Amino acid sequence: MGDSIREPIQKRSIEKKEKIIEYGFKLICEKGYHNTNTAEIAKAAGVSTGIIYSYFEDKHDILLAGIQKRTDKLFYPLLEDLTKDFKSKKPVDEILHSILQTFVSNHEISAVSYQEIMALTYSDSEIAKYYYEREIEMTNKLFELLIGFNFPTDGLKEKIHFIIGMIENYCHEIIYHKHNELDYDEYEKILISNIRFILNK
Amino acid sequence: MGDSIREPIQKRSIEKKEKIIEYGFKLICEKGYHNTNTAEIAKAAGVSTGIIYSYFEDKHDILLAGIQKRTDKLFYPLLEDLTKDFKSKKPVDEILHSILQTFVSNHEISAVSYQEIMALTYSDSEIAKYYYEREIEMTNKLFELLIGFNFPTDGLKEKIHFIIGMIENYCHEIIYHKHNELDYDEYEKILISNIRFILNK
Amino acid sequence: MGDSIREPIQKRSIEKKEKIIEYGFKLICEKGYHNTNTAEIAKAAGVSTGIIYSYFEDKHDILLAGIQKRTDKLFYPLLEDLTKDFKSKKPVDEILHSILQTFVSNHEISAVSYQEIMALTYSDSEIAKYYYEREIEMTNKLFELLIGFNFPTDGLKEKIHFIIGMIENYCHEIIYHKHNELDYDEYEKILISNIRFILNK
Amino acid sequence: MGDSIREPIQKRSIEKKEKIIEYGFKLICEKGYHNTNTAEIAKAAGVSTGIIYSYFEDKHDILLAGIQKRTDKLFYPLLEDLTKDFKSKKPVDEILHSILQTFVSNHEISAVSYQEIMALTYSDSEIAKYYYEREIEMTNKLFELLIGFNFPTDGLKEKIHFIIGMIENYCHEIIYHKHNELDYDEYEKILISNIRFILNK
DNA sequence: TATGAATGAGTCTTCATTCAT
DNA sequence: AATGAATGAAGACTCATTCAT
Repeated sequence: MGDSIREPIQKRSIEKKEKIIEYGFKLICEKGYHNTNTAEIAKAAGVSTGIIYSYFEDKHDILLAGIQKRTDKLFYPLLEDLTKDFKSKKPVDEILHSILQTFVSNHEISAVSYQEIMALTYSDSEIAKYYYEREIEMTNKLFELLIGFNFPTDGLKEKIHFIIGMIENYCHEIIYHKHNELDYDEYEKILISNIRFILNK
Repeated sequence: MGDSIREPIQKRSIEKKEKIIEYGFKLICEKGYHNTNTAEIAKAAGVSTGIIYSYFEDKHDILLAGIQKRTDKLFYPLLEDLTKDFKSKKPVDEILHSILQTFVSNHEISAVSYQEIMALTYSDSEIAKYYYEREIEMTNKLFELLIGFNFPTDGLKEKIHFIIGMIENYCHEIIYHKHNELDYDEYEKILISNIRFILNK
Repeated sequence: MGDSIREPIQKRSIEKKEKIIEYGFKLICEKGYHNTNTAEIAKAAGVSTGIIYSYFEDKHDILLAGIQKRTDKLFYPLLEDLTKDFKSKKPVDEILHSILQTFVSNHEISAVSYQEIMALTYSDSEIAKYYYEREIEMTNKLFELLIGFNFPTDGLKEKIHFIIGMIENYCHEIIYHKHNELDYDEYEKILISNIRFILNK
Repeated sequence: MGDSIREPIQKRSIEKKEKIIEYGFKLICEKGYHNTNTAEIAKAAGVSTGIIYSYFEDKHDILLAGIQKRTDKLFYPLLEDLTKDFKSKKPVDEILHSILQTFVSNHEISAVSYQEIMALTYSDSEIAKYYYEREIEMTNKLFELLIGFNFPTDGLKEKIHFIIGMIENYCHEIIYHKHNELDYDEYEKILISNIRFILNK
């Protein structure tokens, strides 16, 4: 109570906080939030359990930091790649294909943990807002990029949002719910032709 | 060990089991699985904690029963409605519109709990199998119905699966992540024209 | 509270009570008192759990009844056999040998449960008294029988008691703690020659 | 799972673990294992319930530690005393008498709990093995000591084992089942003369 | 008499968080 | 700043016993 959370200033302390986020989030992703206890996190991060509460409000806080860190690591490079790709007039199909690749290959969260983590995330207004903002940011960036092309602009924001949804859906399908009886190359084709359809309408 | 789970036979007992599922699942949906304890469930259902373990293996089992019950309640009527609508040559747009309505108006699970419940669900092989089977069932039913129309049949299973994904996505968007700055009538139009596009391709 | 324990009068009721004792005690002997619950006992005896409390004060009471029943079944025939054997001038070695046989072959209580049952038995003053009385009875009977022979009579009661202890010890050794490295024929010989030594001293 | 049992290193922690064993075992001996709960043990030891599970696997583990500690405390000094007494050619009668004294005066376990504890002990393979090994150790030590004297050596292991059994029997008689009508000085004399008889045979 | 569904107190155990060192 | 031992509230589950039918 008397002691509030301190933002580490010294280099060693910063590293320590980073380690907690890194290894803590890793464990949570692998085993699930409720199946990972603070003792394990501390051990994995090579620190004491006590010190965690110097850098984080509580256990939930570690998850939040992990989510943000990971999202930032994926999100901003993606935005930049997109911008570059669009500027260089790379074919839309290729752009899409590489986006899908990036997404799919970066999902280190275990299938089981994924939903649980999302749950805990959504229950936190701060992080919900954070996600909301990233989504707007992405939508706006794509809006701006697509304006440059000759696509019809009516309902463009909605179109973009819809497309993002389809992409996310595709990725989750691939990563978490793969049906053995389905042909996923065919699936990707449907996705891409759909995106083109929407944009050209 | 000595006591195994009993299937209630008498009317009053069946009602009791139903009450546990109903109120237990309700509580879990509102507050989350991990934030609802067995004492609360018992109290809400108007029974003692002990009796819960006569009808359910454990706490998890209550959630499972709730999910199954609710899904069956939504799923099978939906299948029937679809069949009827298709048979009566109702316009596809109208069919789709009413499906969306049904879905959206039946999501009583709180946004926060939804993900957590899905998490617990996916971690349970029995219920994962249950969902998987419902999905196949739905895909097959739609396949059969659509065959009757003059749609191209190549990759039809994949198309149907993709469409189901889009519909689910739409519903979750409406229910859990509504963005105030978007026009959801427009959004629905995109969805429907997309579905038509896929089917006709 | 209002209802007290009733002594069954009708034939069917008596049989029911007997069944509870028989199968309840059997289960307890096999699995241990704390690992056997009343539901199991009722099921094994083919009665309802409720009826148990018409015939027995509580669970403990079933064990007590079982112990008494079993002891009586072993004890009184043994006394009679002894009397007959002594009267017919059967050699002491033979008498002893057959006693040992009888004891050992009648221990249906599992090794693990034995101690636990004894524990619960000793904690009950009624049954402790019961055992105490049986022991006195046995001692007196043997006293009376041995007087007929030409054994020295000083300290005879103590001698008899000591001998009984040795016999019990032997039996428990054989039944519960058999050491593979020991020769138990040799062991029995020691016992018998010891008994003769004591009696002749 | 994450937290494993830790062996205390610091002096204060060791003391704490010792206190749990001491007071926990004491309580269990007085009230019985099943009638003593972890909260009571913690309270008696002056610690929190949680810390118990840092030092012990579970409640059973406390009992085990208590038994081992107590046995070691009695067993090894006894072995040493025996050796010393034999070496100093102390008369056998005196040796025996002092052994009996030691045994009897060290039984702090309540009569009621004794059997229950033994029951739990026998059901645990680890501790059963422990007891078995102590018994072998004692038999071997006595074998070795008695070889030095001029006793016949045939069946010596069996003889020793038999004698140990008689001594234990005597002690339990004195401690747990004392019969008021018997003369226990006489009883001890029988025991001692019996031992001499066996050894000289 | 008999049933067996229902009760609810009691128990072990876990773990986020605190605090003495 | 750091440690990790200690705390103790909370929770799932069991089972002897009761009671409505």
